[in-house]
Amino acid sequence: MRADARKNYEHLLAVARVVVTEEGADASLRDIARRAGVGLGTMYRHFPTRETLFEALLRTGFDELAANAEKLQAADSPGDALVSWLREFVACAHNYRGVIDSMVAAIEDPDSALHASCTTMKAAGARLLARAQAEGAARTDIDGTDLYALGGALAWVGDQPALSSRVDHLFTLITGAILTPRSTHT
Amino acid sequence: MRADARKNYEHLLAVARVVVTEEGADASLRDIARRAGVGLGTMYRHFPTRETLFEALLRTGFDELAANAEKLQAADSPGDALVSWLREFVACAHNYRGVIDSMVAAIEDPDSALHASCTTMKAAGARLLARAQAEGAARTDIDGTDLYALGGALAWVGDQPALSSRVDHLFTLITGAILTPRSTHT
DNA sequence: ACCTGAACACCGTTCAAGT
DNA sequence: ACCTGAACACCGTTCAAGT
Repeated sequence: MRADARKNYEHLLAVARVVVTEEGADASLRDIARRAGVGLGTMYRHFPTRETLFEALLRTGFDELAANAEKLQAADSPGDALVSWLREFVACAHNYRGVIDSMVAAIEDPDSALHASCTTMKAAGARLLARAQAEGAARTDIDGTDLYALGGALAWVGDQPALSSRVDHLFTLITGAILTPRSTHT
Repeated sequence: MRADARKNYEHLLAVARVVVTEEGADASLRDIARRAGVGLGTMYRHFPTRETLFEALLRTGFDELAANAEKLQAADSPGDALVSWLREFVACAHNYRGVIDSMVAAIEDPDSALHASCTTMKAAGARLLARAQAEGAARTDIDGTDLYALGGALAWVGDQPALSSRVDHLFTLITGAILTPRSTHT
């Protein structure tokens, strides 16, 4: 990439970080280009798709999440490890209001720029879940897709101004339901 | 209301039902007016706001839900009554993809056309929850807002094509977590 | 009373023309 | 190679003009 192009790319990304934080996932791409002082075509050249932009914005969080999953795979308590990963997943998605929808849709859309990242993340969560299940720490009637759905649902709750104050509380409720082995039911 | 106006209103509503079912909550109002063969101003006269349209679309479901809540208030098992109401709530919201966001935002926005309906619904759910709690059938560390949030989260899951197949399963998981009294924890 | 559609200010996306 | 901005087809919202 040419030096000027790289500079444009970085600047667009920095501006997008601000605008998407403010306006959420349906922020105006035109507005981002404008505020970056760059032609509209440049925006589309670097980020041909809205998902491409999200992927770049979420890149850091995704990588951290993957690295952390690796570490947690060897943690003492597989139950705690699972909960800790899910918390980070929710926080990562909640970073930009509304992106969770794209992160979910990407799972079934191989053409999405988010497909690879999200599939990897889902697999990492599934591995942590499987280990917890193998050690009897998590209920065995759910799989990686259910886990991803629950994390997504919590991120969605966090995105709603009227509900966001409850997200920690409901996180505890839901992880409690995941961790409680079925053998302790009444 | 004049006869011709009433006719336009009914027709717009019928067309909107089709279009919003197809396209979801962010369907084009212009397109609805066009497909109804009506001027754009007529659309705005009858439904000055997107929420006004949603309110009319959801009216029937809301009324049924309210009537059902009344009946369930006297049901034998307050736990089953709560679960049954929540299931109907989720189904009602899931009727039109994406409306759940407006139904949630309306709770804190007195100016929304959905405010009255949604506040009433939330209160009905809260009453059923309170009865279940009083009889020891539901955990006591959640309130009506938490219940509304959980129902909303499930409706959101149902709205995502990649996740909708899990909504029944996750409904069971979540209602299980609501109903399990804390006294049975390990 | 009610309806119409032009007008305005936006948007996403593409692409010929420039450097 | 890369950038620009006009052009196109949309959108929500308002409002003067019609019946």
